[in-house]
Amino acid sequence: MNYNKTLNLPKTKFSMKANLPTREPNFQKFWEDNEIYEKILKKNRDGKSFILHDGPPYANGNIHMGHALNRTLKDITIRFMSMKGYYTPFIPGWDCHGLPIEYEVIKKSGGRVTEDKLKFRKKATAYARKFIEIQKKEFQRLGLLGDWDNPYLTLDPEYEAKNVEVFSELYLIKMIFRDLKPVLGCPSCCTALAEAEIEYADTETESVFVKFRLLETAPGLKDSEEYEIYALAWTTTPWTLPSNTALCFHPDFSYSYIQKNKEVLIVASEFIEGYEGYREIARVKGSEMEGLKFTAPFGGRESQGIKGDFVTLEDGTGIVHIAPGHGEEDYIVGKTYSLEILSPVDEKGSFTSELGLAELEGKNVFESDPLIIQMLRDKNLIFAEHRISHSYPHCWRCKSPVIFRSTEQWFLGIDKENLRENAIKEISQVSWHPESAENRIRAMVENRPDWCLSRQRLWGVPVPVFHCNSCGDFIANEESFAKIQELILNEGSDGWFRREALDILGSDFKCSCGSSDIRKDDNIIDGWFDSGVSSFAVLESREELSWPADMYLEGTDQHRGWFQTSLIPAVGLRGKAPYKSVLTHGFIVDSEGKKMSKSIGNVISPQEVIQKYGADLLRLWIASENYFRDVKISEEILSQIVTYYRRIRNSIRFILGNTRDLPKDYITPYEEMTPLDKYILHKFSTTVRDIMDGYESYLFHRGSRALHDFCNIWLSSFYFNILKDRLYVSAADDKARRSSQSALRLMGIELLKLASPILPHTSEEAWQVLKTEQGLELSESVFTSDGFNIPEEWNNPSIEEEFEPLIKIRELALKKIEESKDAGLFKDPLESSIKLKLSSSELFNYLSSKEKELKEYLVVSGLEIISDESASEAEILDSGVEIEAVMASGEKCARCWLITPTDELSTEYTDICLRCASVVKEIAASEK
RNA sequence: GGGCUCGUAGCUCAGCUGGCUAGAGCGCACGCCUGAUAAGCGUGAGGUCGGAAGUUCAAGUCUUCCCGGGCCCA
Repeated sequence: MNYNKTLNLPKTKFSMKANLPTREPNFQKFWEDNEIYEKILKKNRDGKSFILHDGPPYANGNIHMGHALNRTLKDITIRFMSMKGYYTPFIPGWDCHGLPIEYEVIKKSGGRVTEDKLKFRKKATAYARKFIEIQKKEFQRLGLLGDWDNPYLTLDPEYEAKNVEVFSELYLIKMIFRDLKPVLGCPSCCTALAEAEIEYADTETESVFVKFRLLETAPGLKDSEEYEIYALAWTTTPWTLPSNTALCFHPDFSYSYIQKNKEVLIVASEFIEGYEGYREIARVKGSEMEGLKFTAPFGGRESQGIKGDFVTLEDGTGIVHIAPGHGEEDYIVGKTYSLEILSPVDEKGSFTSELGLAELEGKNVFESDPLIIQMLRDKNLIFAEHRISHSYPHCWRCKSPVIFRSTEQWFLGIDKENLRENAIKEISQVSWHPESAENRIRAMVENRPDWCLSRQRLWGVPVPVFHCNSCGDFIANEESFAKIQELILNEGSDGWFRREALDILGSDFKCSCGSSDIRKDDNIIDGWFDSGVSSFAVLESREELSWPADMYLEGTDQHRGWFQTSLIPAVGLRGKAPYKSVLTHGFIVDSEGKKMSKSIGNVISPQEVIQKYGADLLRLWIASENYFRDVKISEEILSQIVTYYRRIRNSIRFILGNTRDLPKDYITPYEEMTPLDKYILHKFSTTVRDIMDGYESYLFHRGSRALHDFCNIWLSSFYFNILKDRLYVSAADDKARRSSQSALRLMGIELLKLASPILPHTSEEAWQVLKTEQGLELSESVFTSDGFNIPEEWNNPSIEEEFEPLIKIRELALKKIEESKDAGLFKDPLESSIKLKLSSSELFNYLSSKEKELKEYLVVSGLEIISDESASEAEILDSGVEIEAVMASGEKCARCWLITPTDELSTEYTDICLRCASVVKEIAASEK
């Protein structure tokens, strides 16, 4: 006879197959339609707040795995905090201005920028907005919580006005100023270029070894006054020689004096072999050269000896000619020595009158190279010359060689008003995760140069300063700033480009010199400043938020970027860091640890993972990785996550399927529960602690691991396995069965809440099934529940102690069963009978008192416990234990499948045991 | 080249202040079950802890160097 119908088999519509890719959008729609985000905030309105301020991604392109990682980590964090009762508004943002978009727009219009500025900016706006929409959809598909209808955009007029406000405040306290700085420019396009617009190409140029006469006594050289001493420097850009102000030596290299007749040359000792006819007469360290005076080749100036680590021995002489107006490195080293910045070159690349050399004035710099060399020959300052081919920067658009030219730029002075010092102090107040992040950013802030804020570009917020064409003064005061802010608030930053200066200032405006010949500054503000002011534009401006943020959470690259660019203005204006804590994560790499790149072909996009596996799977992957280091992804890793997911899902499914018939208001009181249920609740409570610890220390991989391992080890292979007999075979309202069902339901509800930050869709799905299938009176969504609720009594060390020997016996028995099965004593472990021989009477007494439970926990048909002093095979609690597993004797009960001694078989129903018979009889009676 | 950082079984991770034959889960192999079934259970085999040297009675854990990644600079 088939007794299937008399069993309580699990049943639920929470399917084994998740089908996440197609079903997740339904839950996302559920959250959106029912305003779950708003309801979560409402629920926690009176709780402590936790403000995670979103670092705005750049509105360009589709989201990649790095975005998915970052946003998912943020989402897990705020979902967990909200579950704990924190008020967690989250405002997503986008960074909309800047070169990459400008670049794309220029490319699309065929590389031309001659068109109307406003028209151009309109295209840039449209471009940014298009990608904001695309990325928004992609982010939402990840299941991210937040105010997606009201994100912050750096191109919003309010935001732009705030940008100008912050600039003006920093200006008024004199942190922002104007100074010279070399900038790459294209002489043929007459425009400044950013690093991204440079292409390197080989060109042939004249390279020369130039002699710089030493004007004083040579250190370390006897009778130095008897010689004409020259330092020898090598350059491939002779046109920069007129702007020379220094010669740079490496402090640790040794330099030789090499002599031929009256002439002595200084070159790095490494190179002296190459100078035929010269012999070395002395040698000194490069550091000795610091402060020496040489004659600059042009303009009757002096050139100073300085030291720098960037000098190499790759080519040249080991002595570098320094023109601070014509090179980034030259500029930086020049700054530290306060060298004069000469730049007698206009934007067309022609020498200006500042040069003081009539024969070169008005001539293009590259065309001047031969002339300059000739002039040096005439002065007998050329030691050698030859044409060489080398890599040189070129304009990406017109392909012509570019030049470094020093120009007036706007700076934020990192050393003004103790800014650097204060920033470093603030860094130590912030809580950094991981801790090493603090070192990193401190070292960077300690060494960073002034922040160059101006860009010679169109797509951004204008530098809000006017210039008087008559007296040359700046017009930048509270009044002018206020007018600009008002303009931008009304018209956006387009207004600045649309209107003339007096249109903004008022037609009767006059400079203090009396002139009304006034123009606008034609720079825009660095895009990093845009996002740097977000703490003011968002945290201080939105009602639901507050300043400073509780947390910034970004990739490790932001130590150089946003963490600094937002720190500096905040410390400057508010004297405090804009964040209380900062969490950084690593980058996505492939299985080899290599970064993803299209050319290697190891890119995995979030879109394809979602399409194939679903967002919850992507999230589980992220939650299983230690993201403080770089995060690996590969098909192998994902397939592992698939099995993790299935295990968790099936555990939930088992719980839902087996609690379905538990009356919705019925819960066995803890003290009446069976020991097994108390034990699993105890295990669960320690797991909960591990999971919570994981979340709270932002080590999500520990939390997700604890969750998975609990489902796997303690639920699936231990508890569920033992429970099947109870749940399926016992009468529906059997006390032990109800006890277990109660434990399952209580744990299930908490499990869903615990898993929800990582697996929002799956948790919501199960939550809804509990409501519809079991009629439980739960909150509308798992996310609007009352938070975690783990009764203190579940933590029960004495039950743990009670179970310790039982668990140990179980482990040993399982091994023995396997051996006996392999030996052919039986096929199915369920058919086995265990014989325990114990040498200690204490253990014998204890286990004997637990015989019935122990048999249940072993999931076998028989158990015999014997006291035997000679038992010694294994040790448990200082007691020898011997275990035997044999085929049980009796008949197999057709209902519970246990082998039953013949005297325990039912006489009424011939094929089942007495226990089953009484259940079957009861069912038959109730059906009548 | 510089600053910071990472490198424990095929994979994901534990290994606290140095101390028993380096752990777990997954995967894999073999077996069981077919009443969680494109599920479930059991057993087992996998590691010279990136490499080398050093400190120590003792090092995956400390020091130095090297190799290989990553981020940011130059």
